[in-house]
Amino acid sequence: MELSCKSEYAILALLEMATHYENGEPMQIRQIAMQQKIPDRYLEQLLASLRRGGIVKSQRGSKGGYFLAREPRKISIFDILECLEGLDVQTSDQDSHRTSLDHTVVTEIWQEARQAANSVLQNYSLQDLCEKRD
Amino acid sequence: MELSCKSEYAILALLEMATHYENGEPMQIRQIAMQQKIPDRYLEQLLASLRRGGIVKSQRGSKGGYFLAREPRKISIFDILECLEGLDVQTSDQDSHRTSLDHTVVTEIWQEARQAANSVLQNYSLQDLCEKRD
DNA sequence: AAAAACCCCAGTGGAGAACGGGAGTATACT
DNA sequence: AGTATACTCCCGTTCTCCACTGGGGTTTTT
Repeated sequence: MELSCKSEYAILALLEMATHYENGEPMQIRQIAMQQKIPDRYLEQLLASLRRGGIVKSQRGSKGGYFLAREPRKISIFDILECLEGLDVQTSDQDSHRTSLDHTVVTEIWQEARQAANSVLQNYSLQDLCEKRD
Repeated sequence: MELSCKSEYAILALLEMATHYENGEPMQIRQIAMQQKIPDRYLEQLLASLRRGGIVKSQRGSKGGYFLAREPRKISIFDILECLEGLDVQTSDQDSHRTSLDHTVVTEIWQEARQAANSVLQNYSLQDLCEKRD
């Protein structure tokens, strides 16, 4: 139930990129890391994940960097977490054989709770967070 | 956003205890562990936490074991998680000095999402889960 | 060609998950 | 009564995963 360090860093970084989204130029890892106080080598890995997940795009070489793959309004907080926290591992074969009824019930309740949280996170875009901040 | 192994074990164990709540006799760690397929040495530690949190009580010695401290209807899933996952560490001094606006906004959204999930979990008692199972 | 950025892979340190040994305590048996 | 037995209880140890670091290599601009 904790917001992982990983996810918080990612959201902060993307928030920074959303803020400078208008001018169209890519932002460098170090630049983001310094302003948001994030270890830059670690942020590098997170941005790589976000790139593979289609949240950001990258530009290599000098004057390169990262930029959002689409408008801040079209990136929800849920999208970000889903991309980073590994796609929810669906009930594997392993689960189905040890399916005690109890286990099933607990899982269902948890899914419901998570769905409630996800609904909230789906309704907030990077744009929304920027506006809320100002 | 994952249901920790820890919490799942605890809920399953308590569910087992709720099922046998009526006869009033304590249940042994091994008994619970075997039926719910939980590593018994680990369950021992979890039950210790639940005891300190006032969810269960224990009876030492032969014919001893654990039993619920109150009726299954009066124990919510939220109670269990709150007891195990460590009380929510309040915004420490550390946070307040690095309070970038961004950080604050992210935290607020997260709290809102968590609150949504907690509301769901507060509305389910052990009793409810037992009935849902049958 | 040199510089500035991204990119990939491999390692370190600490926290949580799981294990083991033995001490403390209550019941049961003789 | 006294000893064996069956439990909880407490301490430290191992193992695995995550946050983080480091050393290169690759691509683009100047």
